[in-house]
Amino acid sequence: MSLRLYNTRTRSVEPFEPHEPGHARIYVCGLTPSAEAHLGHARSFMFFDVLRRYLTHLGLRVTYVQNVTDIDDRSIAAAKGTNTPWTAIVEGYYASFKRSMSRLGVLEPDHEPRATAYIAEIVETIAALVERGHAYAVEDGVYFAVRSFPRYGALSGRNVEELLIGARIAAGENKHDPLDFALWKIAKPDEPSWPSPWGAGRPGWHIECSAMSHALLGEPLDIHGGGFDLIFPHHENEIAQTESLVPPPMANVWMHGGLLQFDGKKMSKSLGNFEPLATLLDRHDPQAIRLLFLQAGYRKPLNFTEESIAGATTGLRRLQAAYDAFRTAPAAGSSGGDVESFRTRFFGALDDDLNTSGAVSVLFDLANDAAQAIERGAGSAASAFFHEALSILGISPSQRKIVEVAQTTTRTFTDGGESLTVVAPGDAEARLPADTLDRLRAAIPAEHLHLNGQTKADAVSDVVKARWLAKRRRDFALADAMREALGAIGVTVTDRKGEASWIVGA
RNA sequence: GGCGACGUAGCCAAGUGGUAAGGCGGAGCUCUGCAAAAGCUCUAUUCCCCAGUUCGAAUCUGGGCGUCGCCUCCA
Repeated sequence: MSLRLYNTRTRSVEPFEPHEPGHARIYVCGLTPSAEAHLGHARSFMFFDVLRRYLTHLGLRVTYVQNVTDIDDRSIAAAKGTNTPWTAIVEGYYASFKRSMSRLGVLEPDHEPRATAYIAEIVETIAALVERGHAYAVEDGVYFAVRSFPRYGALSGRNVEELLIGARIAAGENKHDPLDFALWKIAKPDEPSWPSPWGAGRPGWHIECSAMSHALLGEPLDIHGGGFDLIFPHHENEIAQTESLVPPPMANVWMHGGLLQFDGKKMSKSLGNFEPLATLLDRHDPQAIRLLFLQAGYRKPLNFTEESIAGATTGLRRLQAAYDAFRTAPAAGSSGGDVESFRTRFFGALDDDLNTSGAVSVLFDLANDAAQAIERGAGSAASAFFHEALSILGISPSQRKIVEVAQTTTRTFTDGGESLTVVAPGDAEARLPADTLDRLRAAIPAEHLHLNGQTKADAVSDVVKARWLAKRRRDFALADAMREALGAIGVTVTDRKGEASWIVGA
């Protein structure tokens, strides 16, 4: 296999070889739905989506597990003081997250295990750790004894002595060592709980991943992934738990996606400084967000700004236009040879630790060469390549177009044997200003204004039709005046042969 | 304080020893009455600074400056 991936565990790029030939087993740390998902989550899961798609493209069977930590301190805190049960809060946020992932074209995981559905496995794992002397039960719960695991800190490059500085035991915790972390937390009154040999309680953060990855995939995992911020302590603790029970390594390759910044600032749950993903996706084309993320290296931090998403939106349109041109190119000619060099570069980039930025640049190169490629008869070869490449990247150029078409209304006018189709946005009526009719009447001479439609949107289409007639008379001064009048109420008109479309806004 | 990442054009960004991908923006031209779209062309003698290694460095080494992240919940 020619794919090479960066491995956090070894800090180097290595050839990827699945433990079980032909089958890649991936575990990615998913969401803790105690708040709305944000764009940083989107970046992370979108990257692993591309990884999945590429491994599949390479002919591997991929089993992709992405857990849901559906019980933790935050979700309990979120429910406190409300009449809503914590489960409803968690499921609400998770459903919202799933909707957003779907809009972003992220494939569904093969398994999305919830921690609360694996309490038995979690308890069993903790019991085994206690039995082997890696964990101990005290009054408030069960803790993992970090000192019992000599390799602690290997993944994140820390050592126990340094970690000790600044570490402290919080009030109410009875752990023996400040570095120890909770495997099981005994429930306080009114807290959700499950029975266990140590008392009713809930799992600590980290243990659910050890238990569920073991149950669903076993060790070693081929790839264990998550965001950069999970390296410590989450993944370090997972390793300590799992490798205290099974032979190392827990995972052959550890992959971590770079964090997203929003207008130069870090996003985090504690700061609460982010726009929910769901509303952000209303303002921006999910496909453009995908392209934006793919144009940067997955391991590097990326700063999201209005300017950068605007640029990606424009770039996406160009890729779409090129793909459309290839698809509709005459089938004649079979010169697909020169597309091969683009293919080679594209897959070479992906093989190099998923260099999607380099891969995307190849598509732009081919798009820039579209006119000539079609002339050389390479249109269908280029179309096939584009289709293949875009599906690996998870970009579906046709998707938006279909949505747009579904949301438009058309009216056709005929005059002297010629016809004009006026394409208008489906939501135009609501978006047009209230005084649309008055302003059109004021701006356009009455003899040219025949408003037959019943609605504001119909009236605009009537003006577009009148403008078409004026153009055919070569009365450009009038035609331009009409476009100006439309512009004044926020309508932009675009002429094509036999068709004119208008939208509200730019 | 400890650990780590990064610093490439107006903005975003790839490239980690062989002479600066790509996107956005900008400029000019072609084509359309104009506009939009499309097409053509141009847009970093240079990669934070200084020193060094080398025939050769954005890429390696050392020093400096700056930005950010982790060390506490986080994708």
